[in-house]
Parts: sequence; C-alpha cells; structure tokens
Amino acid sequence: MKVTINDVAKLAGVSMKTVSRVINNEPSVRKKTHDLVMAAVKELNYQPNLAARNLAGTSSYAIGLVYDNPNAYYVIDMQNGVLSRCRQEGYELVIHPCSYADDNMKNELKTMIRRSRIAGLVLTPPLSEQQDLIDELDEMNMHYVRILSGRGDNNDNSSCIYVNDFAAAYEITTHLLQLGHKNIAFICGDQGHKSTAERLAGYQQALADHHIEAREGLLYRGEYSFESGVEGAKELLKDGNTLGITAVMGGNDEIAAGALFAARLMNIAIPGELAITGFEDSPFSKQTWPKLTTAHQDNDEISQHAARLLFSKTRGARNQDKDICRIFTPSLVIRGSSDAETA
Amino acid sequence: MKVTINDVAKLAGVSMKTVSRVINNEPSVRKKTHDLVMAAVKELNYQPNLAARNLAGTSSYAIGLVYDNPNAYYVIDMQNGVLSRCRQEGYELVIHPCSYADDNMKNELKTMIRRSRIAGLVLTPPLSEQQDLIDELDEMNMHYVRILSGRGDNNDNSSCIYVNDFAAAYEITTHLLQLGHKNIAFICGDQGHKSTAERLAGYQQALADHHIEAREGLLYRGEYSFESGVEGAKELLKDGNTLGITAVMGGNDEIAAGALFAARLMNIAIPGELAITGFEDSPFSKQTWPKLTTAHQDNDEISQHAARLLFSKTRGARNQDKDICRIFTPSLVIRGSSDAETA
DNA sequence: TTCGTCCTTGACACCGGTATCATTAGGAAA
DNA sequence: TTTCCTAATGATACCGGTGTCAAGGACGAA
Repeated sequence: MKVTINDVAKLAGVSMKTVSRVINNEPSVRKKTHDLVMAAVKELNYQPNLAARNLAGTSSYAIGLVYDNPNAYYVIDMQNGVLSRCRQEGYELVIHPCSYADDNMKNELKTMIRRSRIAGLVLTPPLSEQQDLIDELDEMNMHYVRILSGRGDNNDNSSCIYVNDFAAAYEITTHLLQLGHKNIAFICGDQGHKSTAERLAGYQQALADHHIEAREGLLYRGEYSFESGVEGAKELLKDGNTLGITAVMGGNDEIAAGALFAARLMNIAIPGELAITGFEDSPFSKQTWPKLTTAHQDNDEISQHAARLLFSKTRGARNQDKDICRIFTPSLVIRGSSDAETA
Repeated sequence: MKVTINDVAKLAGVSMKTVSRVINNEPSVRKKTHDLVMAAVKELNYQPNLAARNLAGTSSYAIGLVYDNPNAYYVIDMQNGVLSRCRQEGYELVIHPCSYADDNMKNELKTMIRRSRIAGLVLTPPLSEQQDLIDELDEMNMHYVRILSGRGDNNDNSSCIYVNDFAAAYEITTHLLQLGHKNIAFICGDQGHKSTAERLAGYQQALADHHIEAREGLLYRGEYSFESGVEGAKELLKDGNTLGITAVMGGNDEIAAGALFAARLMNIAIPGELAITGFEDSPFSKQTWPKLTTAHQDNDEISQHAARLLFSKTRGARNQDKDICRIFTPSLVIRGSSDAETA
C-alpha cells in the first residue's frame, strides 16, 4: 500500500539518495541508473511523500495563493490556472484569502508561511499593491510573484505580471468616441486600487487625445460592486440626465451590470439612449440584457504565467528566462450594451 | 526566527513530549505544567511545523476539498466556509477540483491523497454522489463528509449533510400555485445529478398535492447553465406559447437567468406574462431584472458544518456528536421575477 | 600501466515533530 | 510512615525524505 523511497531503492538496487537524485532531476546521474530507478518507480507506482520532502528539504513543495477579492469568478480563474501548473510540477496549492482591511492580515500571513513552509506566493490585486506587505516578504526572503495593474512601470520587474488596464480603458473609451459619444461618464471602482487609477487614466487620456474635456461631474467614485453601479448610474443620470450623458463606462462588469439595472429602473433604453461598458469579461457579462461590451482579460493565462514565473524563481536562477515578465493587455469585446448591431 | 518545539521545551523546563501533549490537548497533563508550557509557547510565538506533524503523526493536519462544479460562487462559498474552520483548528486546506467525466479522476484523487497525507475530505455534489468514488474511499479507510441533495434518506448518515432540495422545490412550486399559476414549466439541470431529481420530485409532488397533472411537455431537460436556460425557455415558449405556460421554474439561478434572457428576446413581460424562479440564491439572482425569486441555500453554514463534522470524525469517536448530521432546507425568497409587488 | 581528476554513488546525520514504553512523582489507603 | 497504584513525565526510536561529505569508479593523460 505505502511505497517509500526505500522500497524503490531496493528494487532498483541503488541507494536511497540515488533515487532521490533521479526524482529531483539532479545532475550527475548516469543514464543507465536513471532508467533503472525510473523503471522501479513506475513499477511500484511510487509517490514521494510531500510532508517528508517539505521537512527534510530546504525548499518546500507548496506555494500559496493570496487574495482579497470578492469576485468569485476572478478567484476561481486564478486558482485553476495556478493549480494546473502546480500539478504539473508536483506542488500543492495552499489558498489564503485574507482581508486587506484587517490589521491582523500580515501576522496571519506570516503564520501561514511559517507553518506550511511555503516555497513562494502568488499575490493578486489589490493585495499585490500593498507595499508594506511586499517589504515584509522581502525581509523574510520569501519568493513571490505579483499580478498588478500597470504598464510595466514598476522597478522590480522580475516578480511582476502586469495587466494593462490603461490601454484597455483607452480602447473602450475610443470605441465609445467612435460611436459618436461625447459625454461619457465613468463609474470608478474602489479608491486606492491601482486598477481604478489605471482605468481612469486610460479613459482620461483617450478623451484628451480626442480633445474632449474630462469633466469631474462625469465621474462617480464608487467601488467594484453591483450596488455601486446602481448608485452611480442613478446619481449620474438623475433629474432627467441634465449632464447629457450618452455613455457610462463601468469600472468592472459588476458596476456595468448595476448601471444596466439602474437604467432599467429609470426606463432608459440600452444602447439606444445610453451605452454601457464593463471591464474584465466575467461570465455574467454575457448574461445581462443586453450583453456587455467589455475588455476581455485572460485570467487563466495570467495565473498560469504567474505560477510558471514563481517556479522559475524558486528553482534558482538557472532557468530564469529574461522575457518571462509579461504585460497582458485586455482586448475589447463589443457587445450589445454599446452597439445595437452586435446584440 | 524559527522556533521549534525544543526551544519551547527548554524555556518551560519540560520535555519535548510534554510540550507536544499540551499543544495537542492530550489528557494527563497537570494544569501547572500546561500553563507553564502555554506561557512559553506564547512568549516564543511558537507555531508547530505542519510538515513535521504530518510526517511523524498518524493523522495529518490537512483536509481536502473536492469539487467538480462550474459554479464559481458555490465553490468559493464552500472554500471559505471550510477554510474558516480549518484556521480555527490549525489545519491546512488542499483544494482539488476534478473533472467528474474524466476517468483519471479517481487515480488523480488517490495520488493526491497519498502525496499529501490528507486527514479527510469534504465532497461536494455532484462528486459526492459517485458511489464508486465512495467505495474507493471506504476501501482506503479515508475519512470524508459528503454534502448531498436529499432528505436524510441515505443509509450512512454519519458522513452526510443534506440539502433538502425536495422541500425547497415544493415550496417554490406552492408559491407559484398560490399566485394562481396552473401551467408551470420546469427546466431541469444536469441529468444524473441528485439535485435535479430532488428538485423535480418536489415540483411534481406539489403539483400532485394540488391536483394538477404534471405534464411531460412542461419539462425541459437541460443542464445547470445560463445557455441551457435560454434554450429551454425558447423551446417551451415557442410558437406563441401554445402550451399556455405562465410560469417557468429554473433548476438553478443560472437557468432562471437564461430563461429571463430568452423571455426578453421574445418580448415576454416578467412577471406580468410569465413568472420565473431560480434556485440557490446566487449573488447574481439579485442582479437580474427583475430580481429572481429563488430558494436561499446557506452555503457558508453548510460548508462550515461539513468541516466541523469532518474534524469530529478524524479526531475519533470521543466527541462525535449524535445530532451533528443535519439537513439544511433552503428557504423561499420572493422577488420580482414571480411577484411584481416585491420588485 | 599509473596517476590524477572529475563524475557517480553511498553512508549517515538531520529536518521537527509524534508514538511507545519505561520511569518517576503524587496521592490515597493501610 | 510505608505501600501501592495511577497519573504525569521523559528518553528514545522513528516518520520519509534531503544535505553533506567521503568513497568508489571511469576515463584521459603521462
């Protein structure tokens, strides 16, 4: 039932240490020996015991995924992507949701790291933006990879994966401008999140490039939630839409869905009287009426890449590709909420 | 930086084994000794190393969550519930999504269990319904807790938590009947899932109790997806709704949202011309227009309970509460999709 | 052939806890 | 106080691997 490295060693007629070498792809093993051991491994269906490896080895066989994100779809995407690479590499994944607002967060995190002997961490926004957390991790010499909203502007590129929200927002805004919209409102997500700033900046830049003034009155500062989208739209469009708004950009799909809901409440036709756009291309952006124009973000690819990058770091410098730090730019997906033609 | 059990033992002036006893709440420790050790633990901020415990002990300090469910909200709810209890008990959670259709599933699962020395598993539907998987787990003497759709009708109550979909479907159907609906259609979820059968049975029982024939033509057998809801509603309501359907029950919220979408396509007013209901009370059931009448299922409570039950099993019989096996009945939530008053 | 070097391999301690069993201490009964 | 029994504690092996370092072997050069 339980096969240990010793059994394999006996069957192959070599020492335990040699089996260990083969399992871990260490150099300095004769091909003949390697094959011999592998045959024994296969025959016995040997599976190394993770606990023992973790205990004995310098580095462990588990990585952590840290997130503070209420968006279930996002979290699941991240988990699945990271997990699929973990399986390939024989690692375990320890998930660690933790509240950003909570002051005990860092202590909890440190506790987790110490208890489970984590080899590295994948940090997702907005936690990945917390400089004090990063500093702590640096201090304890922990490997990590950050998924960040940005344009590659960070100084520590080796550990960052960027999502270019700026470019995506620029593209969405341009799309609306090309449809003839002039008064485009924007419902922001959480203040303090980098993505909020980046998306807003992209929107403003696009307006500027088209010589349109970005009026403060067209901005609603909310958070990344459906409710916020409802509130924002109500506020922006109140009193019979005195501002003459013809398009509303939501900070993400949930906000956009909320705006859609509010428009419905106010008997405003979408997209006839008002265009609405989202961000992220969550599954439910295809389930609203009409479907949401949004920017597609390939979370699976992003998370897999994050895991790959992390593994290359934990394994040491030998195969640290130079170009492994990538910038992902979400791509515009036009649907019925901005363009009746594509409904 | 790194505090071992040895450090604690020295500081407290006792043996390592005694510290171990205190940490694990074993009997036969004098109160004075206990306090002495705990003081040392606190002072050094000692955290037991999970890998070492797993390796040395007979049972491990990790449990697994196994799921094959495309519903992100459901999975996240389960994870968070189980995780919160894990933290209280000092356990790790290893998540293990696995495809039910895949024949390699069981092998993968066994591999995982052997590698990580899992102490127990929480099984969610539909995987929890796979008898061959259960048999395998029994054979390898693995602890597990199943979350199942049902009414407590299983023979092995000690490891089951039931969600009474039958009662919930009965309640929803009754609600529609009381509103005066006679021709109530039902869009089923995946065939073979217990929940599909239970929900359908509840619907049929309610009709029977009201002396209404359950016509086969009012049934659409789909799967638990938005698309299926769209297709189902289109099919049921085709040709100007010759069947005279005035209400559609969706097998879950996604199906209901799809039906809502289809109704919109066909210019059918909700709830005026057609009532629609869902199941589960996912977050997006509050984000459709109109909001969905549905059955609220307390996933957080369910998953926490599952973890609690699992821990009581892995710890042995001493604190296995008798009444710990529970049946959760989702409760009716009336919203605008069935009743205009509550919009 | 002999020597030296580098490549392979093995022996053994050790990671940080727990299980087992022997030992000691404490308290009740005699 | 002594005796005896039980509860509390300690010593030590062990879980299943990896790190370290020393020994053995292959191979080219002299």
